[in-house]
Amino acid sequence: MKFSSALKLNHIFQRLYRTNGQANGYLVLYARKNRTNTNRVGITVSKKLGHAVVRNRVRRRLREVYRLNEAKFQPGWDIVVVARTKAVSAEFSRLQESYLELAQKAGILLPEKQ
RNA sequence: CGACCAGGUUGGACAGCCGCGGAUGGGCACCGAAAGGUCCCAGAUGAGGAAAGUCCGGGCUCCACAGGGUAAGGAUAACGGGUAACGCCCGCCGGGGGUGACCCCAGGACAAGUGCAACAGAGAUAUACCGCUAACCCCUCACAUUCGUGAGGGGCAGUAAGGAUGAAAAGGUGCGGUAAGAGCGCACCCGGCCCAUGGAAACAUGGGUUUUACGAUGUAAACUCUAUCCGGAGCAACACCGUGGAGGGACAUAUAUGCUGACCCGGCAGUCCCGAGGAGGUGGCUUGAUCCCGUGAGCAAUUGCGGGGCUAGAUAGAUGGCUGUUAAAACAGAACCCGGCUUACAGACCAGUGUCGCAAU
RNA sequence: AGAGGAUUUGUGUAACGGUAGCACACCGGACUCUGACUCCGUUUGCGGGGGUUCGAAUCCCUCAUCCUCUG
Repeated sequence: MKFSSALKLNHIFQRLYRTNGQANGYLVLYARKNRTNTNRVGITVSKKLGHAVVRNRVRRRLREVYRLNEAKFQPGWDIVVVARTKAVSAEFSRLQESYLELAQKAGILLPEKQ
């Protein structure tokens, strides 16, 4: 990961939750500019989704989606992704699709090269 | 062959690409006086039998008491052993269940005291409703008509055998006994108590139970009593470092400067030192009542001795994604560490001088 | 990580170890031309499993779910 790190501070999470997120059936995505030229990505998987093994799998898959598609993102954003219940049983490709769709809506992707 | 019973081991594999934590080693690129830090490269190795629930027991750390006792509160409960300890484990006894292998049991004391036992039933821990009954007293009737005899009713008494009940009715069965009855007496049985034998003990077996009265329902997962044990909190414990800001002290104190203010008065602003400490960081953090093999002791749990191994230490929390082959593939993710218990769980494998049934020999 | 509490009908809540009530809702009936209000009546329940007891919503153990608190 070239220009990204994990978002760990609770107060930044709180700040992002107050912004308007993008959502679909699987995920909710919050994004906000920070002042650096790196991205900080946080993942929220609540206890409602299941026990620890299920939550870990969802979290690892979401991290993997970002890792594989990092090149498509603009730098300089704080991003928080919240998993919803349907994300537990979703296929990896569906997860990736909806992640990118939300990122597109939030306008944090690089313009596609023609 | 079928149906079971009890125990143990294991808990997907292989290949390719991309990726994560990381002991350690290297590059000496950058910062620094140094210690060290940042970056890059390589990289041993990297979740469980339950890591879970947090139900018990310890270690460790801090606080309290630093001696002993009592009370309160809590826990445990046949007996013997194991263990660091336990509410755990092993063995054994007693009780219950099963044709059996075998399984289950909080399994001390209601004969210290107190409470409770609905409904039903005469009566629930003591009673007398119905009943049964000799003597005595009274009344009525019949016979006789001198005493009286018989029947019925009532009173005064005796009794608890029988009686719709109930989980439970003052040991059970039989014989005697009596007006009727009753452990009132006898025989046998059950339980209690005493003695003997066996056993380490719980306990088992056998015998006795004379005299005034050995026979006292159940319930303590009701209060209670007896015996034994327990100080409290938890790694977010605790120790160390700690920018800024704030506190205290010392120095400086000028008609100066800046800010506040229209202006004056007034207030604030400097440097150094000090001990607490929020954010954050570092340690605690993994070699331990450890695991494996052999051998001795023991019925076993367990343990003595010898040899060998090191097998996660993260800190929003590392094991993932995709593809292929095989496969029906479960429950499930360490967070200070151990010993247990409980709960969840697909499949595979191992062994049983195991049990029952059927068939054959 | 640790601590405390709760679970009773569709909802909210009671009940010394012995018939599980109450209010609202639902349904049926009465009243009304119809509906509402009112009145009468019915239905529906102790989170799951095991134990103690003659008998358990209640006592004990265990599991599940939910809520709250400490940091």
